[in-house]
Amino acid sequence: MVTIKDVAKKASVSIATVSAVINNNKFVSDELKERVEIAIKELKYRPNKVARSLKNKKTNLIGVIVTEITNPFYPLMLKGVEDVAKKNNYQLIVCTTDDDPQKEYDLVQSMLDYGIDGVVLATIDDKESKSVQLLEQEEIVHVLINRSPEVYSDNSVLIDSYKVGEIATTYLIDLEHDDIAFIGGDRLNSREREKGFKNALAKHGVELKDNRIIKCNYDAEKVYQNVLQLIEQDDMPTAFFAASDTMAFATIKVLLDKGFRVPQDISVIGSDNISFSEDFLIPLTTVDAQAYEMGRLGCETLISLLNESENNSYIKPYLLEPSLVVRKSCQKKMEG
Amino acid sequence: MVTIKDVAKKASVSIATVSAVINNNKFVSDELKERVEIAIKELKYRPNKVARSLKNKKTNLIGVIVTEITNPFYPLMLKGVEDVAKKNNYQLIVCTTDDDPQKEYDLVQSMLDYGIDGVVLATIDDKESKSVQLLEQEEIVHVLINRSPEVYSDNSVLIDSYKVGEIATTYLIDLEHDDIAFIGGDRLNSREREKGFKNALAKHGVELKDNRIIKCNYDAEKVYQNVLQLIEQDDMPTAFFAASDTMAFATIKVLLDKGFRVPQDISVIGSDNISFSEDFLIPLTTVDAQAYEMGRLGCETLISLLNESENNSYIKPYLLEPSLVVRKSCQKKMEG
DNA sequence: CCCTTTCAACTAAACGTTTAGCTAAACGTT
DNA sequence: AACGTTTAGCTAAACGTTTAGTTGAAAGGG
Repeated sequence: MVTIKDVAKKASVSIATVSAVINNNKFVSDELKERVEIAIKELKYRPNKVARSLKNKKTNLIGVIVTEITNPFYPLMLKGVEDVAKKNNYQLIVCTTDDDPQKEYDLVQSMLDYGIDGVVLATIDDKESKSVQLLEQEEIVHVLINRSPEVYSDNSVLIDSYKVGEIATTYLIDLEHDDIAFIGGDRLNSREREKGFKNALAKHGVELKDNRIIKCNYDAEKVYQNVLQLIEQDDMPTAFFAASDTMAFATIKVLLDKGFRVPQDISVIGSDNISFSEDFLIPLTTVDAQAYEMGRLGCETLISLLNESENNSYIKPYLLEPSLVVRKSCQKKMEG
Repeated sequence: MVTIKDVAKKASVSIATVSAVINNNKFVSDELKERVEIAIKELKYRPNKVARSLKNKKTNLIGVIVTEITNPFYPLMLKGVEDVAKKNNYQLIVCTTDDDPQKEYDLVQSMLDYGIDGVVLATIDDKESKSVQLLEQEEIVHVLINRSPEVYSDNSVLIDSYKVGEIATTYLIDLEHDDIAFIGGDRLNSREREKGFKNALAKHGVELKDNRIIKCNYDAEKVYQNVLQLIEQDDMPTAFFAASDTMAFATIKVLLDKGFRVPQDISVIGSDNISFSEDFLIPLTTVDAQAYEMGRLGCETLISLLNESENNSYIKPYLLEPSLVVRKSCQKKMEG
């Protein structure tokens, strides 16, 4: 390995001078500067980031923690994070939690050990997230995207899930549906979508039948079972609103399996707009949750926080606007 | 930040003793060991990996370079890599190249700067890859997965793409198709699939018509245009074999758009078996290219290479077996 | 011509570890 | 009792940087 020492020797200058040239942060005469630059080239010297990190307490590493990587929603978000990280000369340490708070906590710990400069957390939304507490107490710059603990609001980039619920539900109501079921989970994003759903129903005077709130926690198998149960009881709503596209997929699959036509017999609207909903068996009507944009903005605010350093700064939470994406899984309610 | 010094002071021992306790690599009397452990707990000390890396020249960081992250093939591979990395206490630095050799080279350089211990490269297959050369010359342990430069064979985990071509084509021939088109690109994986395709045709005495090799380089738009051209010339094969699922998707979409039925009028088989092919508009029949397994095995061999350290060792290339996945995009050729 | 100021370039300490090599206590042998 | 051997635990150097503080030559002022 060629070190700064070798360069210094070759250029017949001191280590400090080489450092000054590399970092361009002190005046160095043209003559020496040139000698140093030549030496660097000839030796193919590249500064050792590990040593530099040790001295500077800055690794230029950003930790990114996502729930899953096989659900296309997250890769899209990751892409957003990566694009801005790359532009700012950060590298990403990426890992997944499978939505397990303990794993998440351990990962945050591990990242701290690696000396990451900041972290983009796209995962848990527990009432009081241990991970977030840890980050706070260790004073590690962080921004939460997609989800956040209920109490937490600073430095986060979220989708306005309440509005997602409203938009989807209102769309269904506009299509004259009057018996709509909600398929969701426990997480904040889902709870908010549920609130938006209920509110839109109330606002338009649409009744919410008894067993129309179905909690499946993003588990496709559960969705399948729950909808199947409805089918077997012969108690079907005319439309479903799912709090995620993957749950909408699962819903459509049971319906199709059991001989219903989507959207002719039953409409289904999702939310998220993952890349694949466009090409799903039935192209999915859904509400776009801006995964890429959350990643992009999330990383951007992280980096601006990182740059202000001591400013101890607060950036107001972003709440992104969802938007309706009409495709083919919904249609006007049939007569009778 | 609490350092090893603080622990040493608190436990009234030397730094060296604390280090010995942490690393458990020297005998320390039970008494001192306990004192040290208590101090560590009370101070919540965690060793600084950056410092450790500097001394040890080992970061416990693995670089992973993939082409894209929004194509579900790669996340699946990543998942394989991550699962074994996690188990072995490595963290992953992940980035994407968009299939640009220059970007890839720069990324490899960057990762070297970060001191990664090894890299899993899942990307380019140039005749002579600068990136691979760089890794070789810097003596960084690396394994190539999914693709490799033509000349390169060591330490790689590849899918047997020739066989992919054979399997897909033979399946189509078994369905009595006698005019089959191939949709592919320039990359080795595609070239091998093409060879397998041609060989299977020859072996079964099926004629290959003139304009039946369509090069689209994984670009959905190009696929669309090329197939469209065929349609407009009214010169249609009875089946398509695409060298990737995404190209198969694009093919199916034009066909559907132009009023063909898949598979009733025309059969399409893909290759890769990305997660979504199962739920595509027409559930895609395809040949599984074992993305997860390549990632898993790739990382596993990387880590075993890392552990042997000085052994300068060579691990024979893995060539994974592809397997046919029958779904709904192919059927027996219609009479006439 | 001497004294002060300026500043390019240098020396050395520091970042938080690991580890080679040393010290001295404890023990066994004769 | 004297000596050698063993070894628990220590000291200090090293990893490759950055940077505070120092040096000394040149420039400027009186």
